[in-house]
Amino acid sequence: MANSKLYKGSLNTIILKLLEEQGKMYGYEMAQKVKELTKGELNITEGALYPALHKLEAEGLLDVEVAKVDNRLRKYYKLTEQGEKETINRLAELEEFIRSMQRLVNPDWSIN
Amino acid sequence: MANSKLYKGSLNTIILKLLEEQGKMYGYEMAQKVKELTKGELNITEGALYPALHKLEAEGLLDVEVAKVDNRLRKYYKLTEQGEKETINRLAELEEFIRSMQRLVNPDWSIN
DNA sequence: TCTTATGCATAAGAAAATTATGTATATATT
DNA sequence: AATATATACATAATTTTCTTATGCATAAGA
Repeated sequence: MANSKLYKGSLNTIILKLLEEQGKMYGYEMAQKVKELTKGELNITEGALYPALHKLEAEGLLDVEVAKVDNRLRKYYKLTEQGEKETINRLAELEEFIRSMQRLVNPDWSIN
Repeated sequence: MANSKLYKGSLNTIILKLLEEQGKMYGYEMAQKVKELTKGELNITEGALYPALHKLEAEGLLDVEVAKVDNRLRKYYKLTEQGEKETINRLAELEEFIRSMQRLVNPDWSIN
């Protein structure tokens, strides 16, 4: 994972974004989804993912619902009302951040 | 600074990129330049900047040259040969990272 | 049967920032 | 003249956020 250092700080926003578009997901599923969407570029480790989910839950941004599928545990997360509002803010910040990075790194790219 | 958490990990690459295009710069100047280029979005703190410069120097990616201007100290940094090579690699990684983030956050943006 | 995949969790350690200081000179403001 | 702000560096203490390592448990595939 060449980019491992770079995505520091964006994990929470990634989680929120996934839940915004998917409705509800469980942790393992999120990691798979990110790997798929980024063609293996971003690999969310479990040691980062689960604590992040717990923290977002503690902050009141996520709700949990435990399910049992094939005799295995799954914890489905979804956005709370507050979580939906926060997601909008954090996505805006992340997009602005991405634009800033583009301006720094490749000014002639695109003017988004 | 709304994005403060997000740029973690990219500071080193930003420094290298600045030196690649500007030739030589001193620390304070870099911080000003980044603020200007990002329209105040990214604020590099001195507590992050100076240790990062020292580390890049220790790694052999930067050379220093001390100057005195208006009776004030300045430390001009420039890329070493090794630094130039590393810069190319790290910029490629950062650009790939930005694309990944775009795919995650805003799939319909641009296909760079 | 043994490995891989699924699915969660947490502790120890490392990396990379922020925040808070500190030093010193120059310029602008009151 | 005094004070605040800008310039220019530096570092220590702390915090945030990861990685790595470990652990438990079930299902599926080789």
